[in-house]
Amino acid sequence: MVDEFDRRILTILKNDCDVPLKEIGKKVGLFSASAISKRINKLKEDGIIKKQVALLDYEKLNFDFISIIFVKTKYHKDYAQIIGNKLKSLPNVVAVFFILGDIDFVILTVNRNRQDFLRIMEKLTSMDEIERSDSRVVAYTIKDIDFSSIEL
Amino acid sequence: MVDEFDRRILTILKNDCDVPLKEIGKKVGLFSASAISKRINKLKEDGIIKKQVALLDYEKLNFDFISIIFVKTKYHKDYAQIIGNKLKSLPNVVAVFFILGDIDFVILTVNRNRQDFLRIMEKLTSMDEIERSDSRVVAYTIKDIDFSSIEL
DNA sequence: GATGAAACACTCTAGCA
DNA sequence: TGCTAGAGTGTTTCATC
Repeated sequence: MVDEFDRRILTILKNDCDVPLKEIGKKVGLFSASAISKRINKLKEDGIIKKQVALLDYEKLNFDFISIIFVKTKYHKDYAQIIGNKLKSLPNVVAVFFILGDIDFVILTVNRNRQDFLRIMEKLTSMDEIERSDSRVVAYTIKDIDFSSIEL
Repeated sequence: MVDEFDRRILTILKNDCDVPLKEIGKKVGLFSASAISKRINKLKEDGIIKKQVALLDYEKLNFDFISIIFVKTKYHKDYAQIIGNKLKSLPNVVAVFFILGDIDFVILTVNRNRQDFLRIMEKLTSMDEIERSDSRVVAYTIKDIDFSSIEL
């Protein structure tokens, strides 16, 4: 379904989706732009390419309150989806993972300031499915979201 | 430096960077494509737009071993940058955050399988600056990396 | 600093071999 | 898949507001 050419195309696009089709062709060894075009559109249809987005420097935009929240819930695994859906619709939430262990959810949030952050915490603490939440301020973003090192 | 128009442009681009300039113009209320073009290029120069990338569905590409690693180091804060640099160059690492509290670093990794994951853990355990690491398998990705809910 | 127009090169894509 | 033709897109320049 996804062959070696597709993988090479994806490797380029996940780092930079503004590369001309012609140039992609050269790099992957498929020299017609139309062939690349058709493959990319197929990958979008199949949902393998989910989106093409601009990654922003949120610190430069004065989002200085990045935090990671660890959530422990009252109920067991079956509630993962239900509680998960509530968590992911909280404001300023970038990612939510359900993990196994003493912590149930890990949430990444990007906030402009403490007030924004407290807005999340207020909603979080009002959810009675939640037993306990630990929120940690990110002191340094050592590596921002970046999939370039992933080898397909 | 970044005005309301820029913020509106960024709001569009962080969700979809493939929107024609003309259409962006209509949406933000700046009706010439050339004005939008100049602003976007300025935002790139300033590093506010870091990259334009394709977001992929890694689960569909059989990356079934997503994990979050909590790292506690032996040394104090000053080592954050040094150890951080080592951590971010580990294979298959998507993000690294230095946080305050009992855990020092949170690492997000995306792996195809257990072997790939163990490759990271091997390198991690061989670093003597690290006191302890807890790795958690992601059971469900409730919300994958997505900045669309962030209000600029 | 924005607009609209014009000109140009570049880019994408549909149809067909 | 490759080729080609036509439509669409981004960028620059200009006069004007």
